[in-house]
Amino acid sequence: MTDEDTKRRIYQVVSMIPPGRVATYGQVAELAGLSRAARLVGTTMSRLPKDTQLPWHRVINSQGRLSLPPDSPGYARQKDRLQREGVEFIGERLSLRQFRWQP
DNA sequence: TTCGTGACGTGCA
DNA sequence: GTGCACGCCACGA
Repeated sequence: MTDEDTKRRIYQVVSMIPPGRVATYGQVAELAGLSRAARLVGTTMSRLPKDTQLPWHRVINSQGRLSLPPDSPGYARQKDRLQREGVEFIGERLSLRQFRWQP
């Protein structure tokens, strides 16, 4: 597969995550057929165009935390969007057991 | 072409 | 809970 296909697969998986649910980078990687390339998913998210319609905010790390610098504008945006969808934060964390997307 | 750099994950101290 | 080493993979210098 080409790199472009890889990106498209990642986009497609992310677009399937329903509102109020979250998926981990590793989970997205696995569903996209890149089981051990969680890092690649993160890198791809960081390169998304600012006007993308992808629900990138529903992708977090395996510890139930956001993987952006806590003082960055993106961090606040992601947390706010998730809370508006009903995701409950406990401090800077959320319960993966409760909100993790299970296809 | 090789090397360093990440929105990561897992295992272990 | 925290930190570290490795493994993964695309990308730019």
